Amino acid sequence: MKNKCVLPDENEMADLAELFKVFGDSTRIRILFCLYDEERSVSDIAEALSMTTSAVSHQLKILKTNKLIDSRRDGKQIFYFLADEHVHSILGVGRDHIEEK
Amino acid sequence: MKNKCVLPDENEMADLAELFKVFGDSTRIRILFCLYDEERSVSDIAEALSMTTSAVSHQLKILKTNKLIDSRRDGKQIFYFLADEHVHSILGVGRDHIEEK
DNA sequence: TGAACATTTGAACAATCATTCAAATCATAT
DNA sequence: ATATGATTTGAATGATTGTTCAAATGTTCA
Repeated sequence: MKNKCVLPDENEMADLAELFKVFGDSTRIRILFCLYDEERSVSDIAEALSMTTSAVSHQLKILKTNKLIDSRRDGKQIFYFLADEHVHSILGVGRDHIEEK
Repeated sequence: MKNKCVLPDENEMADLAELFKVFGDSTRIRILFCLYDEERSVSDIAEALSMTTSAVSHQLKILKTNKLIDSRRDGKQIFYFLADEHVHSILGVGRDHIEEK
């Protein structure tokens, strides 16, 4: 009978999908957890994750573009860190879902 | 100096990425919001989202495989609904992040 | 200025994925 | 059994995307 969903704004849903898409890659998830407690330079991340700095840099750019991380320069190095508490929250609620199955 | 990240288990991070990957598509997000308050049949969803039942069915399968939704049969129709509160939570925390920017 | 280190960039390749289309199930009722 | 409606399935196509590689940019120090 009733076949009309009360949906949020289409743009909001599109933005939401884009946000989760950023979290939907294991490399980016590993980078985020690498930055969970403290800031790190690109080469530090690359070494910790056994990846090239190039590959890490590409993903860092995506994370920064989407406001999940921010950065500061210190000499030759650039340190990255999680942007805000929302990132911790999203990672946390995701873990909850996985562990309870 | 210290270049070792304290990372969660690799499998857990991979699962987490897979979970967010499911949320990382606008069609699946729209379906989830369509099921936010009440269960719906495949053709209902298709009509509400202006999609073919085939395309919807393909995405419903992905959502169900990943335990985000569940279903029950009633005659010829199959009704789908959100699996548990975690889905609501994940959608909610995602919206919070978007709105505050 | 020039060398050395850290990071970024762009193009190319391979892999992944959502939609379409046609055909196949599944359930109900005649 | 057969017809109809509801849903699923599989292959094919087009688009998106993560990594690699080489080259470029940025920063510091001698």
